[in-house]
Amino acid sequence: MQEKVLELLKSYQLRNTVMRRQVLELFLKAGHKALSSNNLESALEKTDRITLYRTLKTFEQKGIIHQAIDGSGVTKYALCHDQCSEHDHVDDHPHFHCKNCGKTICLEGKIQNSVNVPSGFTVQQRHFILEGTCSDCSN
Amino acid sequence: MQEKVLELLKSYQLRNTVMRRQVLELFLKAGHKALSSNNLESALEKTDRITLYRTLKTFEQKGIIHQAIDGSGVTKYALCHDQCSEHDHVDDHPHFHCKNCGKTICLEGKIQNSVNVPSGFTVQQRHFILEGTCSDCSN
DNA sequence: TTTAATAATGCAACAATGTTGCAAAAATAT
DNA sequence: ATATTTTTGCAACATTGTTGCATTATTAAA
Repeated sequence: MQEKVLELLKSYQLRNTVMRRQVLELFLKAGHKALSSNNLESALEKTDRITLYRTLKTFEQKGIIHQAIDGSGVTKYALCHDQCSEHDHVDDHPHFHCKNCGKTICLEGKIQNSVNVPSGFTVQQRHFILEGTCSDCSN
Repeated sequence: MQEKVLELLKSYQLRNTVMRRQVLELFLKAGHKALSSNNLESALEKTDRITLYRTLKTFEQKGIIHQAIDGSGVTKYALCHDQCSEHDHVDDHPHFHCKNCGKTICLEGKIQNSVNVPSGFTVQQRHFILEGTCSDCSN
C-alpha cells in the first residue's frame, strides 16, 4: 500500500509529504467508504486541521478524491474509482448514508434517472442519496 | 396571506408569535423555493438567530416545512406541498440547486429510480439532487 | 378581565466546521 | 550543497448550529 501511495503522489505531481501519505493511505484503506475531515483527524498521528483541509482540497482538485454528498451537512470524501481528472469529475454513482452510525459509502452503478426541469434550467450534475440503515447497524 | 398564516398556526396547534408569523409568511411567499436560516434572517425584521433555529425545528417536526437537501452543506427548508405529518414526511421530489446563485427549488414529480443496495442495507429515504444553472442565471 | 399555567423568547456561552494571511520548514531541482 | 518552490503550522477569524436558564408573551381558567 505504501508503494501505491507514492505512485499516486508521483502520477499526480504532488510532493511527497507526511500528511499526504497518511491521508492517501487512509482513503485507500477506506475503499468505498467516505471519510469526513473529522474521521481523518482521529485516525491521523500528525494532525493539523488546516493542513488537512488543504490536503483534501488539493486531492479533490487533482481528481484523486470526490465529495460524497450524503445530505448530512458534513463534507465527506471518497476515492475516485471512476476516471476523474483535474477538470472532469465523474462521480456518477449513488451514495448510501446510514442514519444510525452516520457512515457513507459509494454504491456501484450509475445514476439513471432523468428528471424534467423547468425551461431555462440546465443540469450539470446529479446526486442520488439513499438514506437508511447499513448492514452493521441492522443487527 | 395573513389569514393563511393564522390558520396554519392554529391547525398545527402552535402559538401565535411574531417570529412564527413572519417565518411562515416568508415560506408562503417563497413557494417552491427553499430558504436557509441566513436567507430568512436577512428578510426578517425581528431577528434572533436562536429563536429562528428553534422555529424552523418546530415547523419541521410538525410537518409544515421539510429540509431541502441540495448538497451545498447549508440547511435549507421549503414548505411541504405534499401531505406531511408530524411523524411522516413525504418529500419524495427532486431538488434543483443552482451553482451560480445558490438557489434551491423543489421540483415537481416523484423520485422514481430504484438502486440496488448491498444485502443487509435498508433504504428509508431517497434524495435526488440536480445541480446546474437556473433560468435566472442562464441569461 | 384579571390571574394562573404553560410555552416561547432572548441572552450568554459554547461547539463544530471551515477559511485566510504569513512566516518557518520541508521537498524538489540545480 | 544550495536555491527555488511548495507545503506546513500558527494565529485569528467567520459561519452555522446548540444548550441552559431567567424573562417575557400567549393562552386557558376563574
